[in-house]
Amino acid sequence: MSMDFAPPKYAQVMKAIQQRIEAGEYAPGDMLPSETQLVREFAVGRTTVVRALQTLAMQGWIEREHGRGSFVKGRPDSPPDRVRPGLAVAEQAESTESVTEVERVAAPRHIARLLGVAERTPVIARRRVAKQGGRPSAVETLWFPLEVALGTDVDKPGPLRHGVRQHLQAVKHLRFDHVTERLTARNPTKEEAELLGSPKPVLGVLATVHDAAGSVLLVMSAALPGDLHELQDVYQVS
Amino acid sequence: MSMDFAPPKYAQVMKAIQQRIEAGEYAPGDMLPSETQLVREFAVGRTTVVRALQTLAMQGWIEREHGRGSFVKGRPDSPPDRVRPGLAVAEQAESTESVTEVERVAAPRHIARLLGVAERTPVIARRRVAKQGGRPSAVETLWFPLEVALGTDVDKPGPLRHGVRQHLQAVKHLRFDHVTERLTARNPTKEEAELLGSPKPVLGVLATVHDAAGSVLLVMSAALPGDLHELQDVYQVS
DNA sequence: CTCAATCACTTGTGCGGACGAGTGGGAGAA
DNA sequence: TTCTCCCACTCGTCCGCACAAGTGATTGAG
Repeated sequence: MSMDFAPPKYAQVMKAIQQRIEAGEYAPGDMLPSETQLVREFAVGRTTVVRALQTLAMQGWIEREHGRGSFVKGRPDSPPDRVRPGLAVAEQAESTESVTEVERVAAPRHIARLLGVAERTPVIARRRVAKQGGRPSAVETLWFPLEVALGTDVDKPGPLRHGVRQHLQAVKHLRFDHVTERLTARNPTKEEAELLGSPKPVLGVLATVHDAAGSVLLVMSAALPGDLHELQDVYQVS
Repeated sequence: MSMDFAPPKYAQVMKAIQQRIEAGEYAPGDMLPSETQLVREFAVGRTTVVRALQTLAMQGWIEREHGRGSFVKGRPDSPPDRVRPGLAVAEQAESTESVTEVERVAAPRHIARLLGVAERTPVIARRRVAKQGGRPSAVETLWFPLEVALGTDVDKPGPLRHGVRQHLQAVKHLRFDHVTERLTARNPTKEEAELLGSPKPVLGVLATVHDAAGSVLLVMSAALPGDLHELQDVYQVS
C-alpha cells in the first residue's frame, strides 16, 4: 500500500492560483475571485481559502485590499541560487567506495580551533573521496566532536545513505542552522594529491556547521581540484 | 474620542514572543511553550496562537516540528554579508600606481563569449595590480565593450578616483544591476606570476556585470593569490 | 440635483471543535 | 534485561460560524 499523501488543501488552492497567474489566466492587476467564490469552486472552507490567499500575499504573488478584493501582482522574484559547497558535502549521500577512512584522532590545531575544543582533543575524522566518472574529484574530511558523534554512525566506516545532515537529525535531532565557509586556493597536500591523482592547485574549503544555539556540530575541510570545480554565484547589486 | 485601535491579537502574541526571544528569555534552541499553554497564557483561541506561530516560523524566528514542539531560532537575520570580489573590484578607487596598462585589444575567446561579442572584436582592457603593504596582492583586468567605454575615462590610463562603478554611472548613467561570478583555483599565468612575484596557486575570479536589461557592461578577471586571500561566507541552512 | 443612508459585497479577525499524524516515554510482556 | 505496545502530548489541517470593518453602488429624502 504505497498511498501517496495528498498535499494539504490550502496548498492545492495556492498551487492552482499560482498556475493560473503563470498561465496568464489571471493577469497582473486583475481581481481574483472572491473568497466566497473560491470556497465554492474548490469546495473547501473559507479558513482554507483565506490561508492560501494570505500565504500567497506574504510571498508576494497577490495583494489583498480590505473591502475590495485580492489582486494579482505576478510571480515574485526570488533571490538567485548560490553555490554552497560546505552544505552540499553534508547533504550528499555516501556510496560504498566513497568513505575511505574513519578514525578517532587528536584534533589538529586549526580544526580544534574551529570546533572550539582544546588542541589534541580526540575527535572523529571521516574522510571521503568523491568521484565523478570513476575519477576522484574531491577529497573531503568531516570532523566531529565526540559529543556529536556519540550514538550516531558517523564514527563507523559504513556509508551514510542519506547524508550526514539527515543522519544527525534523524538519530540525535541535531539540526543544522547556519554555515560559515572559508575558501582559498592552495596546492594540495601530498596526501590529497595522491588521492586525487594530480598535483594541480585546489580550492580549499573550510566550512563550520552550527546549530541554532551557535554550537559547532562539525567542521568540513575539502580540496576541490581547480580544473574540475568552478563555483558560480549570481547576486544583485544593491 | 481618539481611541487607538488595538492591534489584532495574533499580532500581540507574535510581538510578545519576539520580545522574549530578543530578551533572551527564550534562547535559541529552546522549546517554546506548547500551543495549548500559549492559549491559556494569552487567553485566546488556538487559531490565534497557531497563526502567530506559523507567521513567526515563516519569518524565521522559530521552527516548528510536528509532534515535538516549536523551537527558537533567534532574530531572523537579513542575508549575511557575503564576499563579492567581483563587485569589490568595480567599486574600488584606483590609485596612481595601480593602473599599469590600458589598451584596445582583440577580445580573447573566453572574454568575448562573456561580453557577448564576436571573438577578436576590439575591446578595452584595463589592467590593475592591487597592492597591500607595498607588495602586489592581486592582478585584475577589466574588459569593456567599446560602446560602454565610449565617452568615459575607462579607456584612459589615468586612475579613476571613485571607482569604475561610480564613474560609469556619473558620466553615462550606466547602472550595475547584478553580477555573475565564477570562481576556481588555478596556477597563475606567467604574466600574473611575474606581476605578483610568486608562482603560488591563485583564486581565479571571472565576474560579469550586467545592467537591469541583462546587457553586459563589463567583465572582470582577477588572480588572487591563495596565500593572501581567503573568501568568507556565512549562510543560513534552509 | 445633491447628499446621505442603506445594502450588498469584499476582506480581517476570532472562536471552538474536530480529527489526523508524529514523538517520546513509560508500562507491561517476553 | 530487552523489546513492544500504548498513551499522552505535540503540531497540522480543516470546518462552520460569527462579527467587524472597508468599499462602492443604489436608493430615497431633501
